[in-house]
Amino acid sequence: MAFHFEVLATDPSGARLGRLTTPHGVIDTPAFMPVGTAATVKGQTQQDLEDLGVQVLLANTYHLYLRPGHELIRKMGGLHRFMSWPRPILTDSGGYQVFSLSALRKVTDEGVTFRSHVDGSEHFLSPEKALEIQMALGSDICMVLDECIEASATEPCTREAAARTFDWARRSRDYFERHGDPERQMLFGIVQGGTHAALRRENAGALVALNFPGYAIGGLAVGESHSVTCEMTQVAASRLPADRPRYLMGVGKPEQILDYVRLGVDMMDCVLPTRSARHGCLFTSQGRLLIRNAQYAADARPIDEDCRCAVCRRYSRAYLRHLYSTGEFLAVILNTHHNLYFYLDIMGKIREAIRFGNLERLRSDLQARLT
RNA sequence: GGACGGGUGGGUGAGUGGCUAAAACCAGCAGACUGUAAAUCUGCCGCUCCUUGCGGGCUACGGAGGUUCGAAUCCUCCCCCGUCCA
Repeated sequence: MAFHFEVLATDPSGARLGRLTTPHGVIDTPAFMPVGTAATVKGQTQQDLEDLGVQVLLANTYHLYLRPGHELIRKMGGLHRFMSWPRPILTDSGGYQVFSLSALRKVTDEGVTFRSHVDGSEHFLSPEKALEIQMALGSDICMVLDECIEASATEPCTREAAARTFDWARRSRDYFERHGDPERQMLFGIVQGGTHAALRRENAGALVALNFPGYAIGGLAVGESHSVTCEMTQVAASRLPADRPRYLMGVGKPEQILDYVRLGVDMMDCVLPTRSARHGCLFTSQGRLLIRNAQYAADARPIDEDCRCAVCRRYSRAYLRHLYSTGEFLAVILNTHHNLYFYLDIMGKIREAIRFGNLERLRSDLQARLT
C-alpha cells in the first residue's frame, strides 16, 4: 500500500500521535502544513522548507489551474517535479475560493462558476473538474470540491451548502474510483455544516458512509468564535473513524493549535504564519511581536530569546525592523522563516508530548505564555 | 537693476473668498490578518482642554499691514527661491 495511516499513541484528551505514509514520504502527525498556494511558499525556497523540516505542503487547485494551467504542470512531470518539491503535497480543491471569491462566483448544484481574479475570465469548476485538475497535478492528497460558506449563514443556507458538499463528495468519490489511482493519490472528503452542531453531526455521519481514506473538517475559523470552532470540530471529529487521518482546514493561531489537537485533529494548514510574517507580525513564545513597532528600533535581542531558528540565532530585532520598514525582501524571507519554524516547533513539541504523555503540561506552559 | 514664476502642515503637492485644521500621496505611529484576489488592509497623524463629542479653546498656508460679516485664497509693502533680460 502506497498510503498508510497509523495512530501510534493517543492522549486521554483525544490527541493522537500518528504517521501518514505517502508515495513522497512520511508525514508525522499532528502535522502543520505550510500553505504554498501558487506552488511556492512565499519567501522560502524549497530547500529552506526541507531544512525547516516541512513534511507536507499545501497547494491550490484553483490558482494552479488558472496559472500556469494544470495541463502544463502535467506536461512538466507533475507538481512535485515542476516545483522541485520531493515531499508530500496536499491540494486544496478550490472550495475555499467559493468563500473568499464570493463576489466573483456563482454556485449551482453542478459546480461553481468563477470569474478569474487574474483577468476576469469565466471558469467552471465541478467536483469532477477539480479532481481532474488535481490528478494532473499529481498531489498526494486531493480534496473534494466543497462549498465553504460564512459562519453567519442561516441554518437553511448552511443545510443547503452542506447537502451540496455531500453530493459533491459522492460524485468526487465516484469519479476518483473510475479515473483515479489510489496507489498514487488519496482523496479526502470534507465535512461541512457551518456553526450548526446538528448539521455537522449529520453531515459527518453521511460522509463517513462514503468511506474516504481521510476526512477534512472545513468551513471553520471563518468568523465564528474559537469556542464555536472547537465545538464544531469536536462534533465532527468524534464521528470520524479513528483509523483515518483528520484534517482541520485553515487553522489556526498558535495558541489554538493544541486545542484542535486535543479534539483529535491530525493535520492543519494555515496562511497565518506566512502571511503574518509578510505583514511584520512575528510569533514568539511570549506572544505576538509587531516588528515595525518603534520600541524595537534599537533592540539588540533576537525576535524570541527561546527560539533556535536561524533568524533568531543571527539577527536582532533592530535589524529586522529596519529590513521591514525599508521594504527589503529579506524581511519577508527572514520573517517567514521564523514564523514557520515557530509553528513547526510547536507541532514537534506536541508530538513529543503525546508520545511521552506530557500533553497537559505542555498545554499549561503554552497557555501561560501565548496570546 | 528689470520681467516673469513661485513660497501651503515632517516631505512631495492640491486648493484662487465661507463646505478648510486644509485633498492626495509619502514618511511617522498603532492595530488587524485563520483551506492566500493579502510584501495587504484599517485607524491615527498642529497644540490643548474636557462630561471623548459629527465637543470647546488656541495656533496655522514666507513676514507685516489692509479689504471683507468671513482670507491660504483679494490688495499693499517687505523677505526669500527659481528662470530669463540687462
